[in-house]
Amino acid sequence: MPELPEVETTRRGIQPHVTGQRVVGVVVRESRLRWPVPPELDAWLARQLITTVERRAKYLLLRCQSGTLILHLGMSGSLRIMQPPIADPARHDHVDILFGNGNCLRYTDPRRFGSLHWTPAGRGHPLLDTLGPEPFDPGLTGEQLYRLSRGRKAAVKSFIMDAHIVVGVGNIYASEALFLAGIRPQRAAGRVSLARYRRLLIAIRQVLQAAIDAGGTTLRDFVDAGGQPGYFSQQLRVYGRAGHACPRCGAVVRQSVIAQRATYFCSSCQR
DNA sequence: CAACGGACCTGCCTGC
DNA sequence: TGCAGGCAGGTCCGTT
Repeated sequence: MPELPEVETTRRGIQPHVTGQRVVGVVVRESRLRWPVPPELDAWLARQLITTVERRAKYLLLRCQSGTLILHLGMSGSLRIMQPPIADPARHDHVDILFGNGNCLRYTDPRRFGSLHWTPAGRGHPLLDTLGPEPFDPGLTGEQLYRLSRGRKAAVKSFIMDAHIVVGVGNIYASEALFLAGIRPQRAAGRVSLARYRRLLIAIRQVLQAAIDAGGTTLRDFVDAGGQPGYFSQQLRVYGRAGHACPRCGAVVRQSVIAQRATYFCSSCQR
C-alpha cells in the first residue's frame, strides 16, 4: 500500500489531530512487527507532548519533547484517528496511542512489515542516517542522478527505487515516472543520458505530487487517517494496465519483472 | 562496492 | 464450493 504519497497523505491526515496532544497511554497488542516493538515504548512515550509530525522518506516522525517516534507502514500498514467512543480493536489493530483529549491513534498492519522505533532527541537513527535525498529536495538534480548512475549495470528502475540514491520512489511510481520520461525500465542505469535523468527527475516529482494531490493511490486497501481511500489509481497510466492501450501512442502496455517486482511499460514510446 | 535472492507476513484473487 | 498457488504498495540482510 504505502508509497511516499500515501505516507504523506497519512501525515497530513493525522497531523492536526496529534500536534499539541499529550500521550496518556500506549497499548501494544502485537509487538512482532518487522522489528519487535521495543518493550520500553510505553515508558518512552508516556506523558510526551507531540510537537510536530514530519515525514522522511516513507517514515513518519512524531516529534516529542524528549525524542521521536519513528513509524513505518511497510506494505500494508495504516494509521487512523479514532474518536470516543473508541471502537474495540479489530484483528491487526496492533498499537494504540492514547491522547489527553480522548482520541486514539490506531496502527493497523495485516502483513506486519511495518515498524515502530524511538530515538532520543538530538540523535539520528540507523534506519534514517543512510537515506538519500528527498525527491522534492531542491538540491537534488538530474546531474546528481546521472553522476551516481555511471558504471551501474542494474536497471534504471531499480536505481531510482534505491533509497540510497533518492527516497520515496516505490514500485507503482517508478513505472509511472519512467513512462512519463519515456525511458524503458530495463535500461541499465549507467546508459541513461544526462538529459534523460533531468527529465526523469521532473517526472518523478510530477507523478508523486499528482498522487499526493489525489490523496494517494488505493489499489486494494489503502485508507487515509480518516478511513478514506485515495483516488490516484484512476490516474495511473501504465501500472497494472498490461494489455491495455498506451495512453500516449496506443501500443499495448507490457508487463515484465525487474528485481522480482512487477514492471509496466510501453515498448513503443519508452526506449 | 554493486547486484541479486531470500526473508519477513497475511489476504485476496485466479484457476483447477 | 474448496483449495492450492501465486501475487501484492517495502526494504533489510547475507551472499556472490
